[in-house]
Amino acid sequence: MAGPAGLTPGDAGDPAGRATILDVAAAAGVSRQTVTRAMNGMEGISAATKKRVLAAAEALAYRPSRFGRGLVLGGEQQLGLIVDDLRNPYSPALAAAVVRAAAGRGWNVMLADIALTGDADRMVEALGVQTDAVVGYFGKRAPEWIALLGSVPVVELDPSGPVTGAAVHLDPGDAVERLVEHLLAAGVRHPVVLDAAGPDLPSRRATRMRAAFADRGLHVAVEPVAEPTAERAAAATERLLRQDPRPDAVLAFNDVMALGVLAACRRAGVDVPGEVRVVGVDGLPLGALVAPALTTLEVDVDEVARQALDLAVGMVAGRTPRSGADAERTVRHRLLLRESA
Amino acid sequence: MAGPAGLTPGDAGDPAGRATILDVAAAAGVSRQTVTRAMNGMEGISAATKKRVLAAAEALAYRPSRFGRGLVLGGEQQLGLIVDDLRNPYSPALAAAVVRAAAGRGWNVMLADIALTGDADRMVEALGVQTDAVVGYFGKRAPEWIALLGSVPVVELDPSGPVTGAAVHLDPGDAVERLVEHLLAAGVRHPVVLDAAGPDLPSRRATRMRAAFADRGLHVAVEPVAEPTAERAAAATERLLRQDPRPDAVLAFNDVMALGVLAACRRAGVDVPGEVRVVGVDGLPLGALVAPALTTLEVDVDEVARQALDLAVGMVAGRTPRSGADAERTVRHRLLLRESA
DNA sequence: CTGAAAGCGCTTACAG
DNA sequence: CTGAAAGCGCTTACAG
Repeated sequence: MAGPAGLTPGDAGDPAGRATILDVAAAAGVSRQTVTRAMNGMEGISAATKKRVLAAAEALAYRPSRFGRGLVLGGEQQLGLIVDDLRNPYSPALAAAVVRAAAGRGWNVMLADIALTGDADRMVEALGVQTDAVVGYFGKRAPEWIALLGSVPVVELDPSGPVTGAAVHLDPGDAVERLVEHLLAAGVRHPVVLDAAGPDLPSRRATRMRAAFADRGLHVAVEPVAEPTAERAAAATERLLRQDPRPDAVLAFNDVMALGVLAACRRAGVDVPGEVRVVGVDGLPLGALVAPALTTLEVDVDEVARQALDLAVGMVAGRTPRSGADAERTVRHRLLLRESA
Repeated sequence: MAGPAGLTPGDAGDPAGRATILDVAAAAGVSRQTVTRAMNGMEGISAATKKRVLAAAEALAYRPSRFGRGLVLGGEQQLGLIVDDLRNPYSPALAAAVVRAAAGRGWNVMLADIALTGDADRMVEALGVQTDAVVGYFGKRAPEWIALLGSVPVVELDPSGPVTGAAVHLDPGDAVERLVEHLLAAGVRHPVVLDAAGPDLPSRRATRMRAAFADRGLHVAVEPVAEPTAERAAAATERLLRQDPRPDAVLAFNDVMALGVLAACRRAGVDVPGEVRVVGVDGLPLGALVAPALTTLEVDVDEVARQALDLAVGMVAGRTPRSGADAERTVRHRLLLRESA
């Protein structure tokens, strides 16, 4: 009873690997085509045979290989999405937008989180093997990972370094200018940027904010925070509030950090926006829920998703070049003035 | 120049489909093995040949088929994860936990959102084809979708109906009892449960809460909310606050709804917990950030992920039965008393 | 350094 | 109603 056809029914945990269509055929005493018919509910098979085949399949814990089947059937288009940290609500907001945009084009989405995965390299490589295109935040290691992805078309989201291939840029330009003018008109004199510490500090976002103030003759301190979380931002804010002169505006790297700033101000009994004005970036729905409601530079995630998918689909079809001006899009931030500034 | 080998280099958008290894081999004037060597950076190929092959591949926009490759190489294990709405922070919190648990076992995770996807049926089916096991929230349509998934092992999370296969249950039992005792001791007389309207109303969660109060001789009104969002919960709360007698405790279906309740109370000038006590379910980190900090029934998402993966891996390996007592696990809620109640 | 042969697991015509 | 043959696109030995 050796060889692949010698598998005993019920021997599902067989160390030699899982059962194939041939194993089931042998166990049921039929040909492989008959197994296909039974498994896929096709016509041209007697009820008795079908039952016997299904029983054999069950006993062997048989599952058709998605590779064997995909090779014949073609399979759906598959998009890989890389986000940096799912626990920051921005990531799921973006993921939701991408899933929606992808579904509209008949694509499936496979999600990967580089912050949560232990072995990011392996994960990126695995994603490349299983998908037809990859979209996402690669951060500093973009060149490395894009190389790892090999021949898979890649769309970088808000790339921080030089662009390797296709990209969707986030442009805070106009929104930052208008924000700074708003803050100056409100009498802000000692603004601080709470930056997310990364490989390149200050971040492009912080640099952009600083430049906008500098253009109007105001110096801005940039305070790096070890992690872009609410907790870290709150701790940093506690320190800032003890400084002399005390900052009268805190611009956070993102909304989640800004929420931490708000919490710290509340605990310290500091009025927002009366004594300190607080601003975030991302435009999370959550920001409208807190008190005071958060002023922020909103990102149109639906538009980002749409542009990214458009590029990805174009590259897969061979329409869009994989790099160069035609492979780059820009989505502008929008200033959302609410209560906190 | 007809036939698969007759593809002109640069003809990437060929309507007949994408280029195969044979197309590249023909274009470069080599055998298919040589193409494999060039594409995968293997040894035993001259620099000149390699360059020529790579150029041909690029011109044809060639990408190795993941099915062909997977059939030979075996491919990684792939887990499908179904969540109900990524925009509720609970979903990404769970997803993050699952990705983490999966990575530890060398599995990849493919995420699908049944609320965001237009054609949920098609999506569930596609997920089944591409994965080795599926874990997730199926809600009311569980039997239907599990049938659609065919032979893929399925682990239901917090199933609302009768369990079809394997499942991880969430048990609020002890935590609810302790919560209700706490509320009664604090003098609560008119509690309301803000329930998420679903196919089955009241939800099991709401029923559990109501029973705990009933056991202690107190009637609880159950108020259904059309969508389990903060906005809807806030609107419902505005109405509740105008009732006579005014509720002195609001138990929300989840934390996000509880945040909406807090926001509505704040806007109405109603003190929490002084005048109204507010409770959520899920234990989102976010709840610690707002003022007052949210009291909640916490779900240990890491434990849920661990148990679900354990079941999934066991079923794929044929160790764990696909249904029955050995295929069910339970994770208990934990009462997290903070400021809001 | 390069190529001819075999085979991964499945489905789709085609014959009986 | 059932089975023998061919082929999907790739990689892994094996020969030269």
